[in-house]
Amino acid sequence: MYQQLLKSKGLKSTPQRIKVLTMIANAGHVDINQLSDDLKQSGIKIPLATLYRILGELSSVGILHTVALSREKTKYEIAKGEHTHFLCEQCGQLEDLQVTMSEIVHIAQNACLHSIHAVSVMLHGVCQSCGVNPTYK
Amino acid sequence: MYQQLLKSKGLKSTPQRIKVLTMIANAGHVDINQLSDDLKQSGIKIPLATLYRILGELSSVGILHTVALSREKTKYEIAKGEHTHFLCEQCGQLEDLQVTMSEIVHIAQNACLHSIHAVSVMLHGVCQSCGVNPTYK
DNA sequence: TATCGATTATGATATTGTTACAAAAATATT
DNA sequence: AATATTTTTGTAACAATATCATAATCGATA
Repeated sequence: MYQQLLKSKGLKSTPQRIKVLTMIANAGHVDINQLSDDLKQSGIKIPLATLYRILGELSSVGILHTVALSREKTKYEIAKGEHTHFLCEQCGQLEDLQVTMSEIVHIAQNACLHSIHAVSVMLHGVCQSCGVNPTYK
Repeated sequence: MYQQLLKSKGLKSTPQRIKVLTMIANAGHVDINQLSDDLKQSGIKIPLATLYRILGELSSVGILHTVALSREKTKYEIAKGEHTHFLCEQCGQLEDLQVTMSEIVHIAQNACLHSIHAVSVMLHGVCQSCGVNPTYK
């Protein structure tokens, strides 16, 4: 449960935090507005100011992971093992792909003398469902 | 010159656009505020509203490339060949690395059925100068 | 399980970031 | 040089995020 996780990071377990985590886990990737809407839909009203703080806290202790995007608002996901993201240029959906990146790090490590701690890979393209059934805008 | 480039994208060549492009080319990577400051420093005052529009336009026609970051504001660079970015966790500096990514695409293409158009890779770590001369905050 | 200090949530407000719009200016074409 | 079109500008609207005092909640302790 999330209570353990929060505690292990020195954060108290509050219903708001738990609900936020559960919501994000369900949704996969959400921005703060979708999250707020989802919560409302479930009859839970957490003020935006609180959401901002919660998301900030959970991110800074590493429970959440943020995905910064150019067009859309940054999305939040439960921090899990390293993986790459696929962003569909048409429908905007963000999807996880299980691609190992150790090779990338290895290659990159040969191209510089900095010490590399993490990689994030974002793929852009058209997802299968948009390709088959294009959303002509 | 940038005039040609702008024209080829159907955009008129204006002093503001040229100056913005020149500034970004000098700086490598800048966010809108640094850019605005740099311009002021050079005695050029372009209102923020105009900068926002210019950056948007130049990005959407592909002359500029945006790098969305979690903590800092998104940075702009002159669009060049595909390369990866290294972000230093200590000093926040963004650096280009010449690492080919065709292999990554290839690997990823096996992990999904979506059609992939582009990749962006962001490496996180501690740059050499911070490693040698750490900025203990 | 009742108490209490410390943490967190809330709501209102302030601050900051971004966009929209009408008018003036500049551009490139003839 | 004249003109239609695009662009810039400044202001004002709008949206996103942060701050703050207060109230509520948590969880450790007795």
